[in-house]
Amino acid sequence: MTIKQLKAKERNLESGSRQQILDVALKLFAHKGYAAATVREIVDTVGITAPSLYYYFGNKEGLYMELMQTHCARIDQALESHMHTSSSARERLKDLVDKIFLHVANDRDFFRLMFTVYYGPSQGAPYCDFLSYHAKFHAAIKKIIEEGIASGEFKPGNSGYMTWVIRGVVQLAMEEQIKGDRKIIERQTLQKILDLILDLFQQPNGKSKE
Amino acid sequence: MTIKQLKAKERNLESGSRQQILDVALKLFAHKGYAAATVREIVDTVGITAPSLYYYFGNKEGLYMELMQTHCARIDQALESHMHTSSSARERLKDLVDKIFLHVANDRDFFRLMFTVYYGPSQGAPYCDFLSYHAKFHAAIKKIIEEGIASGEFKPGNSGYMTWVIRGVVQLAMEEQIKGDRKIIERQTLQKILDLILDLFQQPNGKSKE
DNA sequence: GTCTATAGCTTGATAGAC
DNA sequence: GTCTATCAAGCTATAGAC
Repeated sequence: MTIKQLKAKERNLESGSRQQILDVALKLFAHKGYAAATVREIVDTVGITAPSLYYYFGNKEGLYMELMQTHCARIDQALESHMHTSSSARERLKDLVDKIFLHVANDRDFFRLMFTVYYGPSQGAPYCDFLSYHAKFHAAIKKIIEEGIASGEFKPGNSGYMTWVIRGVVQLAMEEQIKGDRKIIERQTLQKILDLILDLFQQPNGKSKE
Repeated sequence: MTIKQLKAKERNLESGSRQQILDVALKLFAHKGYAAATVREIVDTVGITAPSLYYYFGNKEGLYMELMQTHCARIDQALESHMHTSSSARERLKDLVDKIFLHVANDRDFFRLMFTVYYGPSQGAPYCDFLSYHAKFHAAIKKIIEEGIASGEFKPGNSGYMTWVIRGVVQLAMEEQIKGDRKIIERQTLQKILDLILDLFQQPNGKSKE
């Protein structure tokens, strides 16, 4: 116990306690859930005591909320700056999906937490509006598909259904990424599956791949 | 409190306490998570006291495990008896998906629990092998697709990728079903999206729908 | 089988010294 | 800012009467 705390104390010199609490809390919330991740375990892992945590964040909810706000802001950033190329609908779709996929891969613990809070039981965690991010992503895909149909790049069809097809494989890829035991669908595989779908959506007279 | 318990006691006459504990526990585990659903809340909701629960199930883990075993056995049943028609690959695929979808719709709380334990943090819940069910379902879809390709019903292609596409929309449909605020993808919608995908997989000379 | 009563522990949170 | 020491409340679980 004392040895562990000494080692942790050394690390404290590198980055501030405040940031370390955030890092450790995210990992524990993501892997054990909001209810099962205890304040004690968080502070023990960091190598500090409980009052420090309460000094910075007020209470457990405050810590959780700050984590949510920080990482949600990053998603907003990623989703808003997603279209600066005026290339084909196919390329824009693949770019958007790739960007989101990389974002999830680089912030696995947060997305793990987000997914389980969104789809799963609240566990007493404070409410957080994740629905809007799902909606934004869904709408962005649908818009590109509709533009692709309008320009004649894709065959005419129910753009709503086509959107679900795309979102389905992206969702699976994200979830497998989040589960993390082993990445079954990785970046290139997702792109290849996307190519397969888009080949099927494409007008017969269009070029097949690039 | 006393009024509530009296009302609950009346209900106890209809079905045994043991079954009522199982019903209530499933609902609470699914909506609050294993850690956040307390023994107290379970027994209070049923209208009994804690020792009765421990009499039947030993401890909280025992209650959880019995729930898992019962409902997992039903999945096995549903997955094993899924192909008695020797119709087209398209029809077999649609049948399989429809059967699973109905199964999820009829046992929403269990699947909600299953999904969140599988994809999310363990919350201290005892381990349960859900991976095998995902694998079985995945393999069943893949097998039908490969048979469809072999018989010439589907275009040749990477059956692995095609399987992910199908599983993607089914996964989304299940998750939207489980979330439950509102069913975005319902039974017929899923079948229509499946038709869209299968139209794309189908050989050009084959019939389009039926 | 079901209860009352309670043990024994862990939780989130705080008062007050330094 | 960070600690020691501690609290009240909540948790799982049990002993023992009926």
